Amino acid sequence: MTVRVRFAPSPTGYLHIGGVRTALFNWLWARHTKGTFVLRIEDTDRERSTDESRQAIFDSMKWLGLDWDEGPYTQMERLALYKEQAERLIQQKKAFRCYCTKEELDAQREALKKKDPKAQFRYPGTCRDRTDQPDKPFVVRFRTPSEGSVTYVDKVFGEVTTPNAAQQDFVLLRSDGIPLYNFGAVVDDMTMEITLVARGRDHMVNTPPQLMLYEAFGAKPPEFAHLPMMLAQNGEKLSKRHGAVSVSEYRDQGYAPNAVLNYLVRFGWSHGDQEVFSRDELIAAFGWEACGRGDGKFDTKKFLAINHAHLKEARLMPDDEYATRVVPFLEKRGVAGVSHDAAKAAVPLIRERATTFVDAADRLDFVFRAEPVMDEAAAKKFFVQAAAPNLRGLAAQIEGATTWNAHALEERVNAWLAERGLQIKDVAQSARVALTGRSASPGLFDVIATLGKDETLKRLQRGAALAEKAAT
RNA sequence: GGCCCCAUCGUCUAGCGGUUAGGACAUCGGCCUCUCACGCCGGUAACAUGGGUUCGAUUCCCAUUGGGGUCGCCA
Repeated sequence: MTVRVRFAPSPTGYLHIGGVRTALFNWLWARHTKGTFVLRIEDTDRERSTDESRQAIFDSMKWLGLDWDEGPYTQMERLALYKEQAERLIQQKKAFRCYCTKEELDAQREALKKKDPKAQFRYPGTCRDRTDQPDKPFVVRFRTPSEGSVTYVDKVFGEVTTPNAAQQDFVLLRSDGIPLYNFGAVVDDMTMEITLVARGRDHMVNTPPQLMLYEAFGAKPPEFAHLPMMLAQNGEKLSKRHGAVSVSEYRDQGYAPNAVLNYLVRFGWSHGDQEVFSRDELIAAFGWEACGRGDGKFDTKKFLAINHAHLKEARLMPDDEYATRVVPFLEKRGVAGVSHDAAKAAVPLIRERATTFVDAADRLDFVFRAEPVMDEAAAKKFFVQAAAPNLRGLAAQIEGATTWNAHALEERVNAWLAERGLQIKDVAQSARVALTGRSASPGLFDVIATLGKDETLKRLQRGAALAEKAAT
């Protein structure tokens, strides 16, 4: 049987990083098994669902490269189906119309609680066995057995048993005919022939009622895999107040899509000692047996480190892709008109240094500006009068260079330094500030090689002039 | 409170009866070095507690403690 999995977010906000993890595990399983990944939008909450969120989900999924094979299906376009299936259950007496109002039920529950505080929370209404059909609004409820229990084998947690006494006559259809989560999900998963449902552990309690529905429909249920919770550092549910939680924020902070997936997959899943994975390695290695059960805490530092690891390796982030991704970040900081090729040529300068694309753009800034933005403190420290002749001398060496690569330049300059009884230390910092505007930069000769002869000379002369003007 | 689930360094985790309890991030030293990084070497740091089972438990079982999920005409 071919694997069919799904991701079914509700469009009630940006795509949450926790949601991405759910999507990722499903997607990986689909790709690993050469199965089908279905995208379904569960938009039955009319108050909170918006088209913008729907679009944000699509955008984020695409940015992450979590491509779907089927869908997006939309629940609000399938209302007739839910109604039909609910009717079927009513006919079979597996569900019933309930005319109780919320207020009535609340009052009855209160009364029951007063009598016995330990009373199980079950449907207190009286519509279960009524045969009339008054002309009043009604919801459709499932006739939940009070005896027995439901057992299933979770792909991650193993055997889970829940007594039916803990369940109530849950609502299938609201009075406006819109399905509630459990019903909509089951009807859809059933008709879409989903073979495995992977979702957050917060959904574990929904599994028994859903299993009851499958049984009522006489349908074979899918397998279930629940994922441990991803919590904030302080153990609370991960939310905005703990920092960035939406995918788009990480995109804007300069994270690489594959790094995001890499960090998230290691949350609740492991593959020996391997920490860094390419997309293909993930697909090949993924499996439920290696999933852990304990909840975890989101760690921003590790996330950053994983991103750094991806940006560092050309295997994971080729020069071409790096250039494409970093150019918009250069533009965002006012460095416009950088060609793809120029960016690509400069990428090696910052490979091992930049932790994000924001960081990369910052470190590359000097390459693409007519004049580097000068760090005044660095200029003051290194543009002293004694530095001027060294800068002029270095410029002369660069000017006379015939072989244009970092290694040859370094050899040439070293020969000159030796002749003058100088060391690279004696000129490096003032040259660095002249060339990059900063006291920290990529290697001097790599910078020179990348800037080119004309630009290098211009900047060295400018630095020398500033040094000469410095107070003694 | 009922029901369900979980428990190895600060964090993510490896371990599937016998290990000096391993790796990664973070952290602290050191090396390398034109700065910043990278890289390399090394240090600190964990099996929640109590009972069993066993020749032997981090590992299996049970309690306790702690944490989490959920109890809607939200998803």
